[in-house]
Amino acid sequence: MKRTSICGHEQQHSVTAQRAKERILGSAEASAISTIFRVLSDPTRMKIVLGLLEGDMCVYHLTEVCDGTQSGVSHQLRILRDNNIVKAKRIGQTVEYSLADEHVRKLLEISIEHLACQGE
Amino acid sequence: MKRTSICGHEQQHSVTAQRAKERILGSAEASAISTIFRVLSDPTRMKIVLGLLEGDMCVYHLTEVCDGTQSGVSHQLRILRDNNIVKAKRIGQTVEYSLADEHVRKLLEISIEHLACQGE
DNA sequence: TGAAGATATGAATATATGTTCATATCTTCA
DNA sequence: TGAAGATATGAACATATATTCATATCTTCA
Repeated sequence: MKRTSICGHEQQHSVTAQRAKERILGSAEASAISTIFRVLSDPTRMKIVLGLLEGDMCVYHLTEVCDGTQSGVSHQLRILRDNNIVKAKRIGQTVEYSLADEHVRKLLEISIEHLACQGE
Repeated sequence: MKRTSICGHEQQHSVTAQRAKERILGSAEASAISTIFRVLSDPTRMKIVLGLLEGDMCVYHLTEVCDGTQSGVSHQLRILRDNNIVKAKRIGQTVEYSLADEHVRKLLEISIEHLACQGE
């Protein structure tokens, strides 16, 4: 596709594209960030983190909150742990989970806001 | 799984779980939020929005920024549009894309911060 | 030590989804 | 009007992934 005709903002777009390419191409940033979003892209995992937004909980209660199976929730918790979204702390027989850091909390809050503004 | 033995925070966890269940079970919130994250969970789409973070661009330049194909990028743009992550504006033959709102920008910024803090 | 509770893991399967190829639509301009 | 540029769409295929079932690990307590 050879480009001759243009959109009237060609100059501006070219500059932007150049900047964007330098930042994005060859960098691992896009991949790393999209991974964070992929981890939070499953409804079960989202229920877990929304649940933890209310406070720390052990697996049994998280299973109730998700209306899921013990195995299913445990699998998803592993993915959340491996990606630094939640932290685990063993207390006797049970394991207490919590959100890893404030960024997770903020991501959720902003997403909720974004949803609320959809109709505008 | 009948629960008899507990973790020492049983009382607290029960209260939290109750609150979380009221908020999450039967609500469409978890599903809606996870959808936002799913849309941003693909590397190609992430390159597109990171590109648009630098400024508005038309499809041709976005294709360059992603190092992708015209068709592939167009398909992903459709998904981003359908989910209110980007906006499209036709200018003559070309279509100029931009981020839909400030929430998207914030989501990306916080994710980048989260990544930067990983090692701590 | 051994039984029971609580959580984690492995394998298998069914489903969702990104990419590609071919083609269609829409716009400009001669 | 028709040709060419720019973008969008549909179908097909290959891959990724959530869920389930069975089982393993780890902890407490009698």
